[in-house]
Amino acid sequence: MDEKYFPAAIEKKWQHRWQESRAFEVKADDPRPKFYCLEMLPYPSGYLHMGHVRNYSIGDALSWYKRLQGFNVLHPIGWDSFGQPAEQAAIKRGVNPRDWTEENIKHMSGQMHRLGISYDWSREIAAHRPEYYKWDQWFFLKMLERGLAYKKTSAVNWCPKEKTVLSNEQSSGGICWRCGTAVEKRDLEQWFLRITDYAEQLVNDIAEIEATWSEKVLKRQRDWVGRSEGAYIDFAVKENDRKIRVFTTRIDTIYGATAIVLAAEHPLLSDLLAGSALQADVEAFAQKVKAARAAKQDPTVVEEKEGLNTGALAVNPFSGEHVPIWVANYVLMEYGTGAVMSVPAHDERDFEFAQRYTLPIRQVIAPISHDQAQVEPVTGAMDQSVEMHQAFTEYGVLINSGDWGGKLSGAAITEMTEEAHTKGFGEAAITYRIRDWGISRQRFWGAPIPIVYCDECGAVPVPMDQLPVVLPETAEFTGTGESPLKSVAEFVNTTCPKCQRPAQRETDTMDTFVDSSWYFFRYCDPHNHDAPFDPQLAAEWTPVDQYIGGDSHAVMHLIYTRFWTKVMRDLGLVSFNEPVKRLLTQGMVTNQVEGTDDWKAMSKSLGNGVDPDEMIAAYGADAARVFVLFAAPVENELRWSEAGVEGAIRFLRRAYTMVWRWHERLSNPVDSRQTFKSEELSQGARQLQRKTHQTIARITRDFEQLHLNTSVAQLMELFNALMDFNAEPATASAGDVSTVREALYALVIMLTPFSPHASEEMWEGLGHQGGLLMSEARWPVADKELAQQEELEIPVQVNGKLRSRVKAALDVTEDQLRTAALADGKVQAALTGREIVKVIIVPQRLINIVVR
RNA sequence: GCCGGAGUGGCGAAAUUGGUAUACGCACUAGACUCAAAAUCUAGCGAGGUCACACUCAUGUCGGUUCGAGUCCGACCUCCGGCACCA
Repeated sequence: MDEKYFPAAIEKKWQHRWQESRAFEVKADDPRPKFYCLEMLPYPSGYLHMGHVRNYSIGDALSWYKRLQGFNVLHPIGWDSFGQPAEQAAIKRGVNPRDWTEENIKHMSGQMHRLGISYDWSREIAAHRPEYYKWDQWFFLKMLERGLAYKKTSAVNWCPKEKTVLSNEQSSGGICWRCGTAVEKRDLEQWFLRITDYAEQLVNDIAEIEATWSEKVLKRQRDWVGRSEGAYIDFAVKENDRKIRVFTTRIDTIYGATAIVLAAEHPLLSDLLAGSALQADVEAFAQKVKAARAAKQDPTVVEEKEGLNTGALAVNPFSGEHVPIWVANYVLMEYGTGAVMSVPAHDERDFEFAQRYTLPIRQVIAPISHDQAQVEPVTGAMDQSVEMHQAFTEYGVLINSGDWGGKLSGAAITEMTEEAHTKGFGEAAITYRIRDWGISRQRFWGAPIPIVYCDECGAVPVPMDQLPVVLPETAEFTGTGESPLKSVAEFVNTTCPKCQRPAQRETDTMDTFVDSSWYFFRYCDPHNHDAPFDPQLAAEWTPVDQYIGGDSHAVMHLIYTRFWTKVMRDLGLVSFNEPVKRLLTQGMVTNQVEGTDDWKAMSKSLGNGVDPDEMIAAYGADAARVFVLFAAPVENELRWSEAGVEGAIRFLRRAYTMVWRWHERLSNPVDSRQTFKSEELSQGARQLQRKTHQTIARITRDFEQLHLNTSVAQLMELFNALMDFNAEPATASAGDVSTVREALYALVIMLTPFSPHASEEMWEGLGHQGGLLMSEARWPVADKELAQQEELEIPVQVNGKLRSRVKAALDVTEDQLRTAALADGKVQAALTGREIVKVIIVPQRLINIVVR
């Protein structure tokens, strides 16, 4: 140990030692309890940014905490290394995506080492290496076998800038998740995964993680799955044997249906119109709607409702009434059945549509008055259209609804659905907003989809024993929107696995979210050649105990990985429903944009980025990490402050100096290991001892909740208490030395999750050999009695206002307290001329004297 | 528009979940050291008030419950996120 704190030297020294001793490599066959701490794997863009630093600092703090508590901690890292930027680099600068990616990985793992993150590097994985993506292909074939993967032509989301397809999740809000460009619709043949088969489970299993995932994330997942309970109802088409099935959540409003409205793409449309004079008009209209939708620029704009009467009529199965069939732009083919019953009186959209085309608006639900739960008086001839200024969309009581009149909405919904079922014109139904996951990408830099197209046999899966289908070394990167693989003849041309005749390979590659859907299972068994992972090994480590990442993946990655886990469960690979026990979505790291008052996420274009390497060079990794964890609660936005980092290094330096002052005395074997009863200690020592144990208790509690900022604050307080104690190493009594030892040990060990290098150095300075993990360093345990105050200071209030404080022994009785409080001078002053109504005593806490 | 989350010093924040509001840090001010500055150390630091106390006011606003409210309830205001005609 040197006299001065030189982070650069200390950090290098310990990073080297950790690497040499393989300090963070773990095995599953270890008697200690296991803990799996996982951070979202990064895309190897080339450089770590502060968001990464924050992410890994949080995960590393928790890993060290658990490790020091005696857990066998799996803390792995890998690379989400397929994807767009590598291909862009190839298109723009002609570099090979593989070389570019490997370079970036090399640089970024260097940065991670310089940050001193305690990863088990023996388990490192990278998605772009064949030994990894072989298993993406294996999973795809398994899903194909089970009917969970299929191919279809459909209108897919197309990003015109990136020139590729996007999944629904990736084009949420109508904009590309990567570049923010408005997406278009294109008809393409694509491979899909049947995530909709798991829609129900994706909602129901939320119950298992409700307590440990943030409400923010769960809400977005629920919304994304979009479960909706209602009923299908068949409306017969008049003078035609066809039926139109609609989905509704409000069957209780069916007597108010004044039209049936179809989506422009509805398959029945051409049938309905066959031979009709309107056929050409309606088809032109449908084309116009589709074109408008495809070309839509601003996805947030809701277009004005437009429609056209087809001239055909449908029969309301409840009332027998004939209603016109319309086509309109506001009905979506993708949701429900692509047809709705239009109830203008009780649906805002139908109301707007009816107003525009002067369709009748018929009220069939009346509000319930709140005090009496009774129907408000309905006057006049309600079976006629009445004047309404807006739709009444709440539940109420049925009116103008034949025999159903007078029923409450809730009961009517149940009973009318039953009736529809009994009579055979409908049934209860649940629909979902979530769509199947389109995974085909017109890209080179991804896992090839293992399919061969044969003129004779059609789409043939590549046999398992021929995996992996390996990407060629390179291709021609033109950026045209077609997969570059199409131009690689050696790749495309193959033979049919079934009939051995010449055939062509699928040239689309998989969405990179496939790679990240199961990667953390691979960490459990990263070198397995025969399977994605050994289920036994996975069972040892998974589910993940704590997952940490940004909330930008609240829908995409986290819903895919939940789906993938359920599929793996059905394949017999795992035995649970949910892959992640606890999820933390960390806040953004922001910095002030120069010349403004705005704090925005760090970015190159805004010029407010901070380079982690520069911070490490200037202050050391430890100080940077302490600042990042101290400055804000983990889930809050973190505002970057160089002054804050300086504060962090100041604290580390002071702690280091304190250890330096004591290290000789504490390494001295003469008075090492002596223990004292607290009554043998000086008053100052007793105070320090109390602070030590209070701090241990509070930090331990805080760590369980990941309240890392307050943990650092507690450590600073403990340090301040050591300063206040102010004993001289040369002259201190054995009791004082023993107390200081306990406090310093606690300080150094509890500082480890935040500044591991400095802690290692200080721990060694205190006379321990072999590093924290090899010596007897253990997370300290608080002694409740030692943490207990000897004397209480009880605040005294008069009418809820603080007037004084009285000292009292721990075992003081209520009577004694009351007497002491009433005898207090300040209290008496506040009581003069008043009458005491009562005295409230909260044991150990407070006295409140109520006066009049 | 609908749905979530949040409003506490100059700033980041804390408050044992209804019981001493502002811990810890940043910034700032003064002092020590220095020829001087930086660094370091010491002290101060919500507002008003006072020589100093006392005292009064203060957790977005207004009201309520309670002996007691940053915390619970109601209404409103502001900011930040998410969703986009989902029948």
